[in-house]
Amino acid sequence: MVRKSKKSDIDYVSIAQAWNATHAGQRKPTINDVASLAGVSKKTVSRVINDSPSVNEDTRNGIKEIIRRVGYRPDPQARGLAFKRSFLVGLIYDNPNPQYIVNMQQGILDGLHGTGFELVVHPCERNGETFLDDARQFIELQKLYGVILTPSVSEDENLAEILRELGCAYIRIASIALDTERRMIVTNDRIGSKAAAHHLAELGHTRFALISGRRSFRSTHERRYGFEEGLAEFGLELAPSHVLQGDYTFESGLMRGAELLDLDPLPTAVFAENDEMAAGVLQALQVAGQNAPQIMSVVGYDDFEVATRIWPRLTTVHSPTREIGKLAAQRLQEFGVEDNTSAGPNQTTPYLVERESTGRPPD
Amino acid sequence: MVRKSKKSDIDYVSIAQAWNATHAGQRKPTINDVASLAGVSKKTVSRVINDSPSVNEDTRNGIKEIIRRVGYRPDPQARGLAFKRSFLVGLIYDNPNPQYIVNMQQGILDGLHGTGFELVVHPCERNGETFLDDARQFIELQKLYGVILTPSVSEDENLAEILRELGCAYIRIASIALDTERRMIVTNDRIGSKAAAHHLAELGHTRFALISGRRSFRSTHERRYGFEEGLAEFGLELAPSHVLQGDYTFESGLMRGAELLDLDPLPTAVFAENDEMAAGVLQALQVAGQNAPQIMSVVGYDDFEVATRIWPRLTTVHSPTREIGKLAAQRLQEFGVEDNTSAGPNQTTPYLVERESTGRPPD
DNA sequence: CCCACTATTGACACCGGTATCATTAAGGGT
DNA sequence: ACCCTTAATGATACCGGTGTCAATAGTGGG
Repeated sequence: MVRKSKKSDIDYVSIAQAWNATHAGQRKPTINDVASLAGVSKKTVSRVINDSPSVNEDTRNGIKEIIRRVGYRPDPQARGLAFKRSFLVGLIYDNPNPQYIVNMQQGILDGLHGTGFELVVHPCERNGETFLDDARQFIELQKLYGVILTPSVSEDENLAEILRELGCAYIRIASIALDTERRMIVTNDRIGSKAAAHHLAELGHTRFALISGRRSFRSTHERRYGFEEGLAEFGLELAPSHVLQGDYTFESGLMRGAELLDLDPLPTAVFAENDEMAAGVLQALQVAGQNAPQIMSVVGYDDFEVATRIWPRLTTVHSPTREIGKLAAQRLQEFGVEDNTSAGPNQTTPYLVERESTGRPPD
Repeated sequence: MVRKSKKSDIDYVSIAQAWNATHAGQRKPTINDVASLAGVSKKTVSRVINDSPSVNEDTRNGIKEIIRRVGYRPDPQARGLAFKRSFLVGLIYDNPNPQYIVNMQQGILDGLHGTGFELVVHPCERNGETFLDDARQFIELQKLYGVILTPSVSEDENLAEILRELGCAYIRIASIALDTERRMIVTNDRIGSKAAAHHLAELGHTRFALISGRRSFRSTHERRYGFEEGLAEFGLELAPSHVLQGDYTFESGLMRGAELLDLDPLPTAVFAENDEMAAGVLQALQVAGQNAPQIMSVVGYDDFEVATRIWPRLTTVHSPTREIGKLAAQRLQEFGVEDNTSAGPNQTTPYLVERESTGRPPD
């Protein structure tokens, strides 16, 4: 198939240099400029841009050379218009924790870096009346290439249905599998809170309390199940009376934390379903003149920065948020490819980080 | 100028309803659909979309009615292509504090909500070799409508120059004015740290220490000047030996905090140039078995969440980050308008929030 | 009643890409 | 030498909007 082509004799480098000299910095080169410089039609240049097969090797190399020399970059807007799809990835979230969002966002950007995709952030209120309409409008109008969903919007079946209907690729990040494998990143919260339970059991604790998160979040239930499972493996259990309802905010941790001291029997260890609430519990103990872990051990979940800012520093379950974001971004890009057997992992494993907020129970 | 037009007799409502019935949910209506339904050219519809004058009132109302009924929304991509400008606003930042970024982002989204603009986030490393090239590429390729710059990238003159060269609207958020009025949001850090100094002076403190931020940030110097000015107004001063160099991270606060106890004379009050470092100082004191504010008072700057998570809670200077973001987004949109005398404020004023980390000096 | 003038509108090209389908040329088989 | 197949490429329409400029139709003045 070695077909000697006259094309290879053309000096693309000089051609490009000449162009640069003439048009230096005047305007961005377009596909037409590249095409006429290369002496081909714009369609052929388009084929090269899109790595389409059936372009002669010499032609392809020459065009690539010119593209490089004149610094041509296809206009995403024009491409998107013809493609009927933009090169934007949306992050739709309703999680109120800033730390979570920044980590997630950063991870997604890691995964998107150098691919030509840009990230558009879109917070929303899942309870709002216009939630679904707004989301649909956003996705449809921007013709998003793909969407990444974090809890708890990731748990919304109606939204997923809309995305499917619009033919928009999406990745749902959630504590358990809710969709087909390629569309999920599973964070396995149950494993994480089981580790928390094991840690406390191994320290010798026997009386536990739990501060739960917002009921509408899947993680709230997963974390509780995991914790209870973990205790059960040590023959221990969590008294229903010792489960206090929080809502993942610091303030709720503060309030429930104060109530902990009134429980009978007094728990020696508390598992708060996230760090914010755990920080609230610790502050409540401080305010009451008590110290963790002397009076009771406290474990959180997330391992966000707050865990190391407070004193005692928080023993907590680390979930690799940034890695999750990166994974999500990478997997999103595999949707275009037919051969997605090469897909990376779609699970992450949380693990316990021991700090000073846990210790042996008081005698 | 009341010119009775036959147009007003046309029943646009039924026309639109008929269309809906026929095409229900099949595809998004385009400008061509609207034009043919209204019996006008697409150019006239375009005029209506863009609030262009010289469209007959009846025609305009009829077209608007149809647009509403069929749920037409102009495609931002197509519009952008013709307009040679997208409807995307970029947020370029290198500030490593997640809390700052989320607040800022949220504020910008507040200001952008309902305007049809979307936010594209773009972190970067100002020290990186490719910083300027990357930024230019991003702005040029996406044909950004406007850009919002936060410290310290907002302080980069080269970047501002590129933006001007590309004809891209931008707003710089910084502690002092660095550009024309319409392009700045000034946060007046000097005022904030002056308030911190006054607070400590009024409590009776006389020996101070300062943990400074990263030298490359303008705020680092502004906050120090403000603090010193504030002290001077009370006839007090900050010994150069008591200025410790930090870098705005918690870890640096932790390290410098430990060194505070070795200073001679021992300071009775410390001003850390941000909350993260202040939290580090407080933790260092805790670790050393000392308590704030008994041994020394600590003041921070920013009033991020960490300030209330730690114990004692941090007295700090509140800067309205979210409002700043909103302001920036709003002002950015005034760039298109010729009459920008209506521009909102371009300054914000920080203020002190007293909590438990400050008190009277020890005897 | 004619004319310059203004308000309103549309035809057509264009923004910078991609899709479809036709066309051309080279290679293989007989 | 002839026909068929495949590789390579281009002509043209099209994506959904906007800009330019010409065309049309009332309006007020002389």
